Amino acid sequence: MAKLSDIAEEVGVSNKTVSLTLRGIKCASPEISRQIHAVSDRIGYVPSQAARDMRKSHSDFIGLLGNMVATTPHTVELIRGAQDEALAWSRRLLIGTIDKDSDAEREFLTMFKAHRVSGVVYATLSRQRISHKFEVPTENLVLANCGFADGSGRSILPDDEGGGQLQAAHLVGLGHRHIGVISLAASANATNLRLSGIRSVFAEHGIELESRFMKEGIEGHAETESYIAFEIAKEMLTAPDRPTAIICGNDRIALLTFCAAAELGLQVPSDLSLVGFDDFKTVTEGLRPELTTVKLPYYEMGRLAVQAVIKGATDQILEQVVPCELVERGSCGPPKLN
Amino acid sequence: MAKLSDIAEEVGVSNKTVSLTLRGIKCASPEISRQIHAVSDRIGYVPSQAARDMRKSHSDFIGLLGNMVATTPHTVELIRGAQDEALAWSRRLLIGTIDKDSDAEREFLTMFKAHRVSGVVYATLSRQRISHKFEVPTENLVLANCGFADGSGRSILPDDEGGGQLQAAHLVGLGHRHIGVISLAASANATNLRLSGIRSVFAEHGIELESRFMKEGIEGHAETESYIAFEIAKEMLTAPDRPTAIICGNDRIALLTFCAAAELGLQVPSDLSLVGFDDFKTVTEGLRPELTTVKLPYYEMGRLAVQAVIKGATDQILEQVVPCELVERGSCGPPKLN
DNA sequence: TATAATAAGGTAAACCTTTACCTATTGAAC
DNA sequence: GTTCAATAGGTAAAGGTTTACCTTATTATA
Repeated sequence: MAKLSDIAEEVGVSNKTVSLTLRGIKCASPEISRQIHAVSDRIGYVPSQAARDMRKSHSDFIGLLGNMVATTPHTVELIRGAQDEALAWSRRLLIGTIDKDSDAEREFLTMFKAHRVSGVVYATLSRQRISHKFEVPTENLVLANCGFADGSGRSILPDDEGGGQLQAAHLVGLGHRHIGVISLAASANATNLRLSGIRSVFAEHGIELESRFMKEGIEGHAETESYIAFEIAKEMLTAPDRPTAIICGNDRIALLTFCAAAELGLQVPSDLSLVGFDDFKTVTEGLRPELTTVKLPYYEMGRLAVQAVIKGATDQILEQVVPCELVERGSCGPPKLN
Repeated sequence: MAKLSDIAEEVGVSNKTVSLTLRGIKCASPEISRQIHAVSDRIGYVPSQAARDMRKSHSDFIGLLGNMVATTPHTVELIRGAQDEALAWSRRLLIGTIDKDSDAEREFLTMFKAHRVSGVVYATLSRQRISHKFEVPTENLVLANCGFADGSGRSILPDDEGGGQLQAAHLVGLGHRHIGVISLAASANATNLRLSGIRSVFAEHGIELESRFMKEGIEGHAETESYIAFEIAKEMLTAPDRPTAIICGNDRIALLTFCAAAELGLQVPSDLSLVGFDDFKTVTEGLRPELTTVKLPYYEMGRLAVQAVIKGATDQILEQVVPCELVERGSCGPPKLN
């Protein structure tokens, strides 16, 4: 493979001149400079990253370790955000994805260390508290969508409470006063935050949240979780004095609720308004009517996590909260007047 | 950062002895060996990959360039497959994702080259023919889910024709004789292949595919594509002598068809059987009843693409076809007897 | 005109690991 | 007692880039 000294030799200058010139640092006469570029282009020279990294004793890599289930596209959003930010700072991303807390985690962290990464982003797909310690000591670590249970470390977290507020405020704004909630599993970290957001909006408008209209749509958790939202929704929608709108813990719950409504002959949004969470496009844009939802800022979290790694631990901000965004589509409307 | 010679110095041996010992090559006496490991563990030594790569003049990296839309989880499946295979061969993956054929492609390929990757996998999310040439010459290139328009190069492709056969055979096996098709856009490469699979099964059983029950569910393509399956399905399902089952070009079309059926008061599967394509879990497992579909082998394609890169261009196989798999869930049943 | 500053370039070490090629000692086989 | 082979280890170069520190020639300034 072509190397720097090949060019130096052909043009008849020193390595230094070639090195500086190719990096755009003025150093040679216009004529020499032209020749260097010409030869470089002709032989398709690309400097060896290994040699560069070695010389500098560190690399431009940032490690991205994703503990990610392969059933949602959010992973890709987060990676894209991280990548875009990394590229903007001329950094590269070293990506590892793992399924569980297996050996793979240690292996990837060791690999990151071997590459002398300047920092590591550890991302999880669902908001969680991490209690295990990393086996490989990792400096300049930023957690995305998760945080250490003891509150230490730097984290980028979505504003789940604000997201809940958005869901509730949208429905309240349309005139709904009788609203049901089918949430994520109570064990999920996001659940209480969102609920608290919903409650704060309800309280502001004097709306009561009846416990019979506030259920979990998921049973068990992590490995064993299963969706029961379909049955829950049918129950809720056949109850006397049923809600005119339902706030869902995620888009999948919304989809199941949609199915339940369809089976009961209820039209969305005229008979029932539905608001989801996640903005999982295949569902939100795949339904008819399309689903109004609150978008989780995965792209932004990826971006900010990398940014935090690059800026280093100098800033005092330990926890950065990223706002969610309401995406209005067709699944919400004013309640029918009885 | 700790280096090899730190250990050598402390134990009082040469670099060579440490290097070989840590790599598990017998070379030192048991006592020396023990000491080396002890010191290494204590200081948390991890060899510099840059120095290794430089010494060997090539890296263990394989580049994975994904031209991937961030709306499906298949990307992650493909990456996981690629990663698992890479790890099994002690290779690492250098991942880049791009949205369009932009500058990013050139940048990533240059980066791959800078890292002296041993090969590159170029993956697209929907099966396509690539006509553009890569600006950065890339040796040992394997295409996943795509192929060069001129038939050159090595490719890993899904068996779309076989997938179409699986869809059709399943419905025919259940007794359906009156089957509709809502396909992908005709411009998509997979469309004709799947259709040809469907036709071959139909022909075998003397089933006619009426053109009024064979429509595209997507209009336009790539950037401008939009789903019209909802309207198409409603039309098809309200036509006289409507089909008892519909074969869908993907799970999203199946979802829209499901919505259309629901709106018309048709129950799945008793009134209408539905088979999708992709196995997009949030849809297939999110619907009630769950969706029977044909699973695209993204994990396997990722695995095989990396395997092909590792094995090098020695084998004569230019195009490797990976079978699809029927995943039976609840959306298909025998046709109602009229 | 002498001096300082700038431009245009060179030299060689450093970054860390691996490995080809040695040396020395021990034990066994003849 | 010599020779061979194996064991345990060392030495130093190579791999490609960057950069601190020089040198020389040219131009500008006092």
